[in-house]
Amino acid sequence: MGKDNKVATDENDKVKKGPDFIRQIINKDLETGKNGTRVHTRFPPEPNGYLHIGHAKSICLNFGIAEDYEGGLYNLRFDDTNPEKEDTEYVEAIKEDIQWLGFDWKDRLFFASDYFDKIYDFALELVNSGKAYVDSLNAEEIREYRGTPTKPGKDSPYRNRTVEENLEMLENMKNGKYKDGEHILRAKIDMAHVNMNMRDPAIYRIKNATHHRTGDKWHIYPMYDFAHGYEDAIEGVTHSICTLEFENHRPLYDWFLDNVSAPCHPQQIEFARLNLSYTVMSKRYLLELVKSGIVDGWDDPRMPTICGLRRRGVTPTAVRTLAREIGISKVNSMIDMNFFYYIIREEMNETASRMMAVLDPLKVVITNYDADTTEEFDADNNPQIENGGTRKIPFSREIYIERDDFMEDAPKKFFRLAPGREVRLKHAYFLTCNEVIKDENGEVVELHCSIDPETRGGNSPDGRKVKGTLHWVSAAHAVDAEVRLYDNLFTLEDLSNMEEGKQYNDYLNPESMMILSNCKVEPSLANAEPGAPYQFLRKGYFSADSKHHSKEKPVFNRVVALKDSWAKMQKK
RNA sequence: AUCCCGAUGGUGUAAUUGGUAACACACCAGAUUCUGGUUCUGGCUUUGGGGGUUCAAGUCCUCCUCGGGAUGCCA
Repeated sequence: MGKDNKVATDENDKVKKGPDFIRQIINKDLETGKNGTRVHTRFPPEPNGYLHIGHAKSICLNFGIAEDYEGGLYNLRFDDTNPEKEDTEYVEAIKEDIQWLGFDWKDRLFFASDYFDKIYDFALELVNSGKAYVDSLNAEEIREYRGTPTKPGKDSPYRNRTVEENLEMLENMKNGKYKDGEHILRAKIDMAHVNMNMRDPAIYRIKNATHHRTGDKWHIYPMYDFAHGYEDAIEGVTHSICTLEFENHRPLYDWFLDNVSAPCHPQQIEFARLNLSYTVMSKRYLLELVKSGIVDGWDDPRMPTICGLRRRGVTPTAVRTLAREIGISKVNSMIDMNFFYYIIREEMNETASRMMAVLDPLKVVITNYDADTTEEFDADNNPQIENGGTRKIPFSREIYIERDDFMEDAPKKFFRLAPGREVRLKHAYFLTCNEVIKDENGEVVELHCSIDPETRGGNSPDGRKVKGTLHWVSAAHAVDAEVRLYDNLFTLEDLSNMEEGKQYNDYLNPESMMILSNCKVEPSLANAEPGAPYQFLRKGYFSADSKHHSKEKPVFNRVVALKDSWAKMQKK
């Protein structure tokens, strides 16, 4: 089966996708020798939040490109230019997430704050050449002076300060002689420029704040547009890949590089960020979900954060496969969450150990089976793997089956257990339901069934067939477990498309987490390690929860359900 | 409103860069199966609109329409 797959893949390779538009640019640069033979990228997170799957797309792109080219290099650089928002706590979390994804930046871990001196020198260059000035307008005035997209701005009255005066004031800004917002260093470009970003953008703002790495050394901090190109140039980055919203900033990126003695001029290239249906990617929403307690922290298994996915049981391979399969373009698009689920299933089908786990147990007493007997059956660990091996599973008089595998008034198309009907207990016997026991409320509490001893192992000597095969677990041997079923966090596919007057939390999915605390599972599952993939037969892929699972009290997260064509049929 | 970017099926991405639209998902139908899983077979649907260049246009030009971004001392 796996072999057939390989052949098909090889055939597909002949018609495989061409390089994406960014790799095409790089190929061309390599041909023309623009950067010699170098390909050098970077991922520049701001340490002010946790990484999510959208970042993963960017990481896979940036780092993946460098890996694709011989001699290619990639940097991890923390863009820590705003001390008020950033914290070293995030630095470690981000590093851990990127490592988990399988990338190794080796000795190329950098911090923008390490370049503060060099960046300041670039500012001095601009001041000295008359291309930057200290403005003393306040924030509101600056906004007014900027004009609008249709109306040109006007020059600040401070625009023509002398180089000497600018130099002196900048020095004072740097040394903390002023209060926050009192002055600001601006580039002198063009207050009437059609691109608002070019209307004398801010270079340094005064922030008398303690930086998580430079402490109190600085009282001014560089703006993103001003600093970013220099950070890239200092590191010798060749291709500076960022998301679409920076497209309008590219002229500025280039301007800052062109007007000082930068060591090189990296090329900024923009691509469309990832949107996934039924979830949110914005830092603000994610933070609110955590702070309001709607989710159980950044690593809640419903969160699209890397740590959330990890805790849920999603593998790094699945994330990287997704990043590769969705491609890369400049079109804003929405990836169907089901596509991600498909990728996860495809991988786990190959890797997950099959296990018996009954999530909603219904007791079955096998009336013709001896109460003191226990026998063992061989069960496949993974039928997808040729020599996947088997394990022993115990069988006894009382077992549990899934409650919805029984139906009292079953339609013809229902292939599972019903009064008088025969099914197969996976790996064990054919089973017929003889009697339904109910409580005073009429609820089914127990089934009395009988097995056909001739069908031991799961096949009948007379060749008769059964339509359904059920998973089960021996009551005497089962371990109690908690299982958490997850679904999309939101009921709205595209959260940027909310009805008027509605908030994102009006669309929270009340069934995003269903905790089943009365599950019965195979004994060996108590020893499960978080991250190890399991398939609970006929139910889905699961993984032990890294936060709550213990041998004494097993807790499993559902990564993704199995396809269920019976459920689909019922919906119709 | 002005500027920038974009537009290929239900979704995402391709198309040897001007050579006659493909791959995957989804969906539908059937087969196989000790998981209603997997696998297999078949089906479905596509170049936003108008003009132009050309033997030939998804690709080039032009106008229009629609969508996204830009009016932080955030990144």
